[in-house]
Amino acid sequence: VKDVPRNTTLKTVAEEAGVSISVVSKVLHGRGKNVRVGEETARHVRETAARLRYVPNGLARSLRMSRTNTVGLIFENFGQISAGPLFYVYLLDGVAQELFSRHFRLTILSEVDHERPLSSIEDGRLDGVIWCKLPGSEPSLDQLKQSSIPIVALNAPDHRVSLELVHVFCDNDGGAKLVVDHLVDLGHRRILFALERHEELTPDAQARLGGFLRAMQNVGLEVQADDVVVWSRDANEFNAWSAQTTDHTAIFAWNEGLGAAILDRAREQQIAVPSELSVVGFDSTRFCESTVPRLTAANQPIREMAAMAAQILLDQIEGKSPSIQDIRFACTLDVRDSTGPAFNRTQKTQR
Amino acid sequence: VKDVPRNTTLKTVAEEAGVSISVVSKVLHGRGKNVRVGEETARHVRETAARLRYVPNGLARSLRMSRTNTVGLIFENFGQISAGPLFYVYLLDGVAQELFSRHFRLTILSEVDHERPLSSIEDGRLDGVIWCKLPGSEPSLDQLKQSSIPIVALNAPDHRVSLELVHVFCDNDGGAKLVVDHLVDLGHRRILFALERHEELTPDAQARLGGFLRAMQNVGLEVQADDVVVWSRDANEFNAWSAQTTDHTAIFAWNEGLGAAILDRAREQQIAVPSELSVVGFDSTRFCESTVPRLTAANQPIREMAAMAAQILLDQIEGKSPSIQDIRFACTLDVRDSTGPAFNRTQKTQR
DNA sequence: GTGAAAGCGCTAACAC
DNA sequence: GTGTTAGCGCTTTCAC
Repeated sequence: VKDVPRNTTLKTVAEEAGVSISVVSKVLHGRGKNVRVGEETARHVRETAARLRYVPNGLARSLRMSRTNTVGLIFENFGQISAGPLFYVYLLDGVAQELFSRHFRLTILSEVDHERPLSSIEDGRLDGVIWCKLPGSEPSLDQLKQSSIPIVALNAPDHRVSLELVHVFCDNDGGAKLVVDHLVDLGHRRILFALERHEELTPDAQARLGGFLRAMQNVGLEVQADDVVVWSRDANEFNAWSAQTTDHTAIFAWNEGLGAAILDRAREQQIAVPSELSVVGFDSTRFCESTVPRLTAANQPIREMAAMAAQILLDQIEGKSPSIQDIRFACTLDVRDSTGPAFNRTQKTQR
Repeated sequence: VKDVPRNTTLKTVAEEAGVSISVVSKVLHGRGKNVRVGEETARHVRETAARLRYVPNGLARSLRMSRTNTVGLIFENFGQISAGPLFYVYLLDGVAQELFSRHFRLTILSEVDHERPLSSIEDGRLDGVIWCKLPGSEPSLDQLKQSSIPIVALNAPDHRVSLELVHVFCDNDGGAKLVVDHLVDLGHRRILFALERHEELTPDAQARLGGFLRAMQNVGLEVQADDVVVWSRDANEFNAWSAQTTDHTAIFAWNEGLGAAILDRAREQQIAVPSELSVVGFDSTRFCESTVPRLTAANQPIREMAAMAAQILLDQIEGKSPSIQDIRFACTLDVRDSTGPAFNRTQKTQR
């Protein structure tokens, strides 16, 4: 007993115009060569449709055509996007830019069933998916390869999985090398690499750690066990760490957020950056301009990377896939105010 | 002749399990009391479904149930989100937070046909819509009131439309008053109000201008014609403006983005803020912490507002609408480093 | 308990 | 040129 005035459908228009449903369909959305419809009829149909404020039902159409013109962005913990660093905002922007310019809609998925990832993806509502931070340790990754819609991963490829899934990522190795070389040039010899709890196993974090290790080796510096730590997001562990005697003169944080947190903690402890301690981050969005002091960081062109991921995905969806496999973007180094000459150890112990 | 291995559907599962489609449907998604299915059968069906990796088709289901569990966020010019102030990021965050916690999906619409707004909205793919910056001057606003799905506007209500559409907004008037009173307390008497080109007619901009005028009147200060300007996003007009002799000692920018741009231009012109000129903005996200100097601004709790808008919308969608009409949030003032005592005019002319 | 069948709104192949 | 029809995959009433 619902007297909700049913939306006007093709049928309504057809009846009102005194023609068949299929004619209306052809007139309104007809493509191809079999749209032979009388000039007169067509006008009349269009008129009635407009008068009735006819809006085609996208669900029905998509169901029929198996095409939704919607791309999903898998973005777990999206709810935090405004809190920390700007990295994910840039990423979102890049994806959106490309999608919208090609008239696709963007749906954000903030949760996936990691046991059965396809259940969130293959339900027909998406034409393709961009996955940020695709976990490399996923036990269910094989399933993804069998997805019926294309998937593009926007993070470093994990050697455990990699192939068969397109990855767009940055040269973490190169970026880490830029950082290490920069610090070494400044006279630093003992550098702490800081990972972030809950993120320490993500492919990019691991890749940066690997890059750090290789870069250190490359310049002939030995890395010891206590040169790598896993701290919480707000770097609370910094206090205890800085209290103990250590000859580290610089910290390389895995991303800009952690780098900024370290700057905050250092300030609280009245440790001057960069004169007493140098700090470097990774990503280098505008966020690094707002820290005190401004954070030196390796830059990955995430906006362009995200746009590229979207572009590859759309091309695949539209069938004109140039069979791109993986794409690696180069990193650069943005030197700001948080790095300086290595602090002389003798002075430091005086503190 | 497509040998694409059709997704497994209810039918597939039914055949494989040797039961009817409707039984499978009931077992897998059955709600209500008429789900009487044999214990044994149920287990068997569930088993086969799992084995076949069955994923229900969301489109078909939505089409049938007229329910998509997806909310649209109308957000024109989304592509710029990472560029300017953080206001829109906070907004997005607030909406997302509420939506995701209630297991709704978020679809971003970056373009609407302003002639026929409903065509983007009523196509069945959305259960409801949050509209940021709903233009009050929209000629087609009447149409919106006839929408078959609920709409919540996330901006100041325009007197030309207002009612019949739920609005969530901040007390622009009160915010403007806080700003003016703050400046007047500091001794400022002549204040410039700066609008932004292309945004000057948005309801919030107008409301702030109105608030500014009233607040000035309230403290007995006269506002002259050249006290209100419309500048471009990067405030290029500042240079010409500051070159001419004026006795303005403070600028009230309509939002944080323009406020920041003004700070940049002032710095270029070597005009010291706040000693020679005070600048205030509006919105007051973390963005204001990153300007030089840090920007004093009226704060609107946009994240909470956005979450509230989403909450109201979802309640409406789920039919438990407590018939809320409009909601106005209070503003506060975040005094930072861009405001100071009024600059003495005599000194200024010496510059 | 289980199954047949109608129908959500649309498209496209095929008759006429 | 126009109309009929068969689905797309699902839910739900109603027989049995």
